[in-house]
Order: sequence, then C-alpha cells, then structure tokens
Amino acid sequence: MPNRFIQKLKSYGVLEKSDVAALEVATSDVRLIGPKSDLIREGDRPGPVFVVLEGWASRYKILPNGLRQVVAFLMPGDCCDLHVGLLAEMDHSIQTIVPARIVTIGRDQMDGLMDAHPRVARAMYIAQLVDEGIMRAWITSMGRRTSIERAAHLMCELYLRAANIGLTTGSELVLPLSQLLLADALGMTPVHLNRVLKTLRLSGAMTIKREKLLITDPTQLARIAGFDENYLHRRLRVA
Amino acid sequence: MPNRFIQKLKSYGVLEKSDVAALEVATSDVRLIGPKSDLIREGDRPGPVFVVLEGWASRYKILPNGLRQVVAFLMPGDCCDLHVGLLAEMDHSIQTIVPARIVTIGRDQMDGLMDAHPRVARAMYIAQLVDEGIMRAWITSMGRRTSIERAAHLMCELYLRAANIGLTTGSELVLPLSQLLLADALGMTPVHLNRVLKTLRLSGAMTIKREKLLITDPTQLARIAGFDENYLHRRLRVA
DNA sequence: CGCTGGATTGACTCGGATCAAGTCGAGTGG
DNA sequence: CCACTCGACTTGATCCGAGTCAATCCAGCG
Repeated sequence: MPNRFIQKLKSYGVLEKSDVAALEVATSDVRLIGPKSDLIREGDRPGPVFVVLEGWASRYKILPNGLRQVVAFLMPGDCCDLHVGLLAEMDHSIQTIVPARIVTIGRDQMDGLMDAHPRVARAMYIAQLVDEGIMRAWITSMGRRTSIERAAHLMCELYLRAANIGLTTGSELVLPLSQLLLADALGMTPVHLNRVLKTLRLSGAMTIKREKLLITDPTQLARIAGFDENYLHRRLRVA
Repeated sequence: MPNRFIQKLKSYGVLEKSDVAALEVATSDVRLIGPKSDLIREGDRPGPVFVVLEGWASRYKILPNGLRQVVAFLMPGDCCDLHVGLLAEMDHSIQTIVPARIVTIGRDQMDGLMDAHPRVARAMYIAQLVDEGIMRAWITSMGRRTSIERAAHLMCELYLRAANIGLTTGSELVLPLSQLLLADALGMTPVHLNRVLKTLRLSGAMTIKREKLLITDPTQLARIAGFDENYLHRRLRVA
C-alpha cells in the first residue's frame, strides 16, 4: 500500500533515500479509525501531529445555533498543522468521514525529523502554504461565486489534489462525501446542492454517482468554476 | 512609536530582552508606502517576508469575472506567511489600504533570527496558527452566518485583534475601511452592507462613524455575531 | 420484506442582489 | 466665502437565487 504522505511531500520537492526512510519510520505507528469518529474536538488540548494515510476526514466548526461548516477536507497524505501543539485548545474539530488509517507523530519526533531532514521540512512547509491557499480559495468561493460555480470549483480542487497523489483513475475519483457533507462545506442546504449537482450533470460537465466523481468535460467544468489552479502550487520554484 | 509587531509577539509568549533586541534590529529597515499600493500581486514571485508596523493592508483575490474578495485584513503587527519564499508564485495580492510603515526581512535574516531565538520562533508560529484560525472563522462566517451576523462577527474580531496590540481606546477603534472594502471582505454588495450597518446601528450594538468603530453594546454585538473568541487563541498554553 | 438514511422533487418564502436616484462631506479653485 | 466636484454613503423599488417545508423515491441491509 503506497504511503500517500510521502508521495505528496515528494510532489513538493525532491526527497533523498534517507529522507524517505526517516519518513517511513515516523509514519509506522498506524491506527485504524472508524467512520465519523472525532480525532479531536474544538476546545480539546492539541496532542501530537497526525497524518491521514488512507481515508478521508473533515475539519469543521459548529456554530452556537448548531449549524455546521466544514472548513477543509483531508484526503490521504494530508496532515494537520505542524505546530498545533503550541496552542492551548483547538478552534475546530476534525472527524473521519470513512474508515481511515491515521498516523500520529509526537512533537519531539517531528522536531527531530525536520531538523535532520531539511528537504522534508521544506516540503512540509510548502504543504502548509498550499493548505492556506486552499482556505483563501474557499473564502473567495463562498464570498463571490454562485452556488454552481462554487460546487464546480470544489470538484476541480478535489480532483487535482487527488490526482497529485495518484488517487484518480482517468477522469474518475472515488469521493466518499455525502451531499449533506458537501452542502456543509459549500455553505448551502442539501436540497439546493442536490439541484446544483443536477444542473452540473445536465450540463455535461460532471456527475457524481455512487460515491464516484466523474468529470465528463474538464474544460467546461473549469470554465464554469472560473478555476485557476495556481493556488495549489503544483509548479515548483526554480532557483 | 511602539513596535506593534513585537507587542503582538509578546502577547503570544514571554520574550527576553535579547529576543526583543534581535527583533528591533530585524525590523529597523522601515519603508513608507502610500495608500492602495500593491505590496505584491498574484502571480508575482514572492520575495522577503514583510511585516506591517503601522497602517492597514488587505489580502485579496480577483476572480476571472473581475469580482474581488478580500481574504484577510492585516493590521499593525501582522505579517505575511513566514515561508512564502518557498513558493514559485503568489496565489493572491496584498495591498495597503492607508499609508503604511512596512518592514521587509530577508529569508536568511529571518532563518537566523528564528534559529537564535526559539521564543521568537514559537511566537511567530502561534501568530501563524491564529491567522489560520481566522481564515477558518471567515469560511464559517461566509458559509453559515447571515449578513448581519457576519458583519457583527468581523467587527468583534477586528476589535479584539486591535485591543491585543493596544490599538483601541475604550470601546472605540480607528477603522479605516470603506464600506466597499468591507463588502468585498464580507461577500456582499456595498448597498446591502450599508443596510446591515444601519440595522446594527439601530439595534444599539455598534456604530461606524468617520472611520471609527464604536461598540456601544459589546454583549449584544457578540450575541448577534454568535461570537466565540477561542479562535484568536489569546489564552496561552500552560505547561 | 419492511426499515432507514441518503437523494430527489415540488411549492412557496425570503434574504440579498440589482438598478437607479439621491445625499453628504471634504477638498479645490474662482 | 461660495460654487463645483468627486468619492463615499444612503435610500427606495424590484427581481432572483437560495432557503424552507414537505413529500416521495431508492438502495442497501438486517
């Protein structure tokens, strides 16, 4: 089973054998977690850094009135913030969506790894910058895109992120996200999301069927979304 | 003139005299920048890290159709990402709002500073985590709060952030943000924002007059916003 | 075979956008 | 000192995208 975390870091910069070996050691303590289990809850005191090796998770916040907003999706290879351990308490929760393989890396181990392997540290910092770019793109989507554009944009993003770690087959991607979850991520009601997905389906751009996203017309989907992939930073910086 | 950057970092952890001295050296190369000047534009290759010592700036993205979304406000003491230098190009622009005093810190100097002063590094990492928390709060606001709640929430946030660096006087704060800018930050039209501000004014919770935010009823404003300040992480972690 | 949780569809309502006039206040120049 | 201007703020009237409420529909499964 490929280690998506290492695969992802490699996409952000060349890693030597020794780097990969160190990462393999650091990510050997795998735990299996069931679906819909909170890994950590808002208000909890943060513990070790953790990495999703397989499966999907969501970061979310609950408002005082009970509404939920998903603020990020974690797919295989994604991890929480490197320095969460510095905080007194979490400002959001993280929950698995489907059964997942999770690795936790203690603070000392993480510090040691980053000190001894600057190329790894560099790749992790880039990963963090990409995560921030994604948050900015989400803010932009929520504020200034219509619901159709917003849904199309999210699908473009998820597809490219997944493609980056070899999770796609052709123009298809296994996407275990219910319409309720997607609605909470896109800031709309499930009913309206359902109609939006129908419109996108009828337009011929994409379909979601049985937890599979199929992009039938990438150009059109990107056009609908007004998608510019620059924020995913797949182009490496050249010296 | 107080150095808001040092002041802010101090709020995230105790700094020794030597730390402060090093920070003072690092932030001595001040440039004066006029209002509405882009410090860096989307697509540009990032240069040194920069810090806003005085004045306000905004991070923003422009959509293909020309719409603008402000994704963050930078107030005195705020800085851009520590590791921007790793990216090939910016995924958003940063522009001053009013005349500002800006400091730039080269990558090598920054690395040296953080290596030699772990307490400074720690405070900067916390600052970055707070910035991320703010982005998550914005996503949540845009997705699940009504326009009135959203506006109230932003005002609570700006007030607390400003109070943290001694920028407030009583329940008042100098807020040089036009309604157009606020509308682009809150994802609504200027016309609608105007009505929202009127409602908040009539409710007795807050008023904006001549670039000054006056919170007339903090409890009510927080209640309207559904505000929980946990994401600003003003409580320090105790060992 | 019925139960259950997601997906789908319809009818109606409402928040916020759009379009279109104003109004106010700080300069600026005669 | 007052008229002119320009940008930002206000207000009204109307429209439309998305929410709400309420039924189904459907597939997987005990």
